[in-house]
Amino acid sequence: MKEKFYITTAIAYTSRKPHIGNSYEIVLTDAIARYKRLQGYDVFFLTGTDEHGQKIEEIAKAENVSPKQYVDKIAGEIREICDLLNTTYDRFIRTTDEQHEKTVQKIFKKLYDNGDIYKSVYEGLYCTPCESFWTAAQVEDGKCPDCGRPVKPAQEEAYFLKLSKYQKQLEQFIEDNPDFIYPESRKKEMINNFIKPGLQDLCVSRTSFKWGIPVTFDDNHVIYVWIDALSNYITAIGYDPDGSSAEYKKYWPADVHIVGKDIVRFHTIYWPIMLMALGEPLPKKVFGHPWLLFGTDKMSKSRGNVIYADDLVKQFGVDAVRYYLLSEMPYTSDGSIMYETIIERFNSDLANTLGNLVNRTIAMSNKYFGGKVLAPTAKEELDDELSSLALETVGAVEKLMSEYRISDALNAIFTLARRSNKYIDETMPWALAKDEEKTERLGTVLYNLLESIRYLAVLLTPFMPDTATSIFEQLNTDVRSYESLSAFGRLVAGNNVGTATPLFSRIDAEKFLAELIKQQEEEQKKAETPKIEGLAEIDFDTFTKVELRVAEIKECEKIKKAKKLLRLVLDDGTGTPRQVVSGIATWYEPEALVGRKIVLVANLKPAKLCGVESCGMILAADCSETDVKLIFVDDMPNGARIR
RNA sequence: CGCGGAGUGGAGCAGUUGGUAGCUCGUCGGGCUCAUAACCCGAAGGUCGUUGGUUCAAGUCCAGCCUCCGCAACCA
Repeated sequence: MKEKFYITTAIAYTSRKPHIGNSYEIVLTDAIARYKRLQGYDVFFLTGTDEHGQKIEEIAKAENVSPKQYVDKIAGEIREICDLLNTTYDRFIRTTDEQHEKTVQKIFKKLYDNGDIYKSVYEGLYCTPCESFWTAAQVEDGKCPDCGRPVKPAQEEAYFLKLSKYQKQLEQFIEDNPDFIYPESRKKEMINNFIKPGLQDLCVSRTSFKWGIPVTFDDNHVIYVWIDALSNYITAIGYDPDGSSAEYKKYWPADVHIVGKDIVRFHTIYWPIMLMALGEPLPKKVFGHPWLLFGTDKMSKSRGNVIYADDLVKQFGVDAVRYYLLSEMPYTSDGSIMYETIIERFNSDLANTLGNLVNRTIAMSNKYFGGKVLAPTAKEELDDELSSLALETVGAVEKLMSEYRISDALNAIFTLARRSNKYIDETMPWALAKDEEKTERLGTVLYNLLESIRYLAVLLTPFMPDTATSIFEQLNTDVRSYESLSAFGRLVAGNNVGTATPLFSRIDAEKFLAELIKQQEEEQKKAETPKIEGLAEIDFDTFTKVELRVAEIKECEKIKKAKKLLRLVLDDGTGTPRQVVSGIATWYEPEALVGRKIVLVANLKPAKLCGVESCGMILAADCSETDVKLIFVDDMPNGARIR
């Protein structure tokens, strides 16, 4: 019987359309899933969407649709992208699926009945206007960090999961299963930062919003994200506290959860404890992968540097995008995505090394033998180097893939392609072709090349499935299995190869980038008039309550430990120096500000920032997302009222 | 001293348990012509952030320092 392999991605949050960085995870997971299938495993590959929560409730409200309508739309987009990227998930779970919701309710009830979830009160400092709770550490001087208004101690009823009860058991598990948290560096982080200091019981319900799965036995509460989202891994395959499905029994526990590095904590602490409490086995591995950045900046919509998977696929094709995502991402640190490097890798790896190898080999077969594949009857010592590397590559890829070193595995495969190109130069088929006595040798050389290319195609199947298929078609072979890599020489002689068709056409970088810039400019023109969302109207009296005055900056320095803050001492005309803190350190050097005059909001309530008191604020304009400029009024007298 | 990560030829990265510094791209020179101005060979280029320590021997271990990046705190 085939060995099972259950692999999952994290479920994607349906707050907005995912960019290419978000899509990386599913491509990575798909590559592993496909590789395992190729090796003969009985693979189950799960992905899906996380659709509840306050944030979605708010966005939906702002867009004037129901939360369900909103998540239907986004979940659809996410699924489309998964399909566009040619990923082979076996199930796509949504946390709004009826089956999931029902099971989560049962799980919650079971944990409650077992005493692992208990009702208590969440105690904190509450800011009524903001409707938010704050911890004592967040609150300075009894004022809300958000609005500066006073907070008061308050309590909110909530359900808690007893993490503390399972602390020892979790520590033991991590110790007994050194491979559980991957990579190693994350493991240390988890143990030192979260487990060792002692686990706090986790608040697992909310009453502050409604868009969630209701607690069956307590109407006011909805189940918070932890239990709702994490359970998807078991509800999707039929876990049920009252008796699980055969599928569940077959596939659980998961062999690996692929997750972003930011949610490793939830998957290595909360999730195992939930499972312990349910009495279910724990997943074998949690793999935290790094992020994909645009250039050096984090991708974000507000910075306008978002790249979407569908655009890239249109420009480069699915397999090129898959190749780029999988090969560019280093193992531990974050990877970067830039059009320049995408084109560079496209041309040098895909078009030149691989594409050209296939093209020239098929072309020669057609040219010299009318496409017929000859049996390798005239071997020479030189050939062993090629064949042994082909065999070694299979093992190397296997080892690297078992450690999820995807980019290294791809590199190993391309090393074989490079070696094959070299083999052509070493054997010089065009020279052999001129000598009739060497026809047999020529046939052998071409056979070795075709066989080496077949190795490449089989090995590339999990990463670039369409490309692999295209190569197989050009080779005109059905020998495509993983087992067929056990010996060099399985390609059947006597057949005819197909016609040579370029796999990837080289991209003219300059032309491409010029075109891209043109497009971006056009798009910017369209969005030239950014919609300015005005605030609610106020009456004149309200405005006159704001006291604006000219003030001169007498002293200015950076505040230690605060990246963005400057401490200013102002002369506001009253004769008493006034201290103000402003978040402009990114744009102004302290020395450059001394002596300048600015507009001061003089009657703003004092507040503390990073422990430094600020009495008022100074006016500045947000010129763009990333640029802020102060308003200088250097020729005005200190203290002058501005109206 | 808030937590953590990183500093290796022009760029992006490998360097497991300490023993002559590698890979891909780029640059320059050469070769070949089957092929997608592709392919192959060769060369230049690094005192492995810095200082000190352990050692016969350190990119690799230890300590201090500098710089950068995440997170936390934080644009009043």
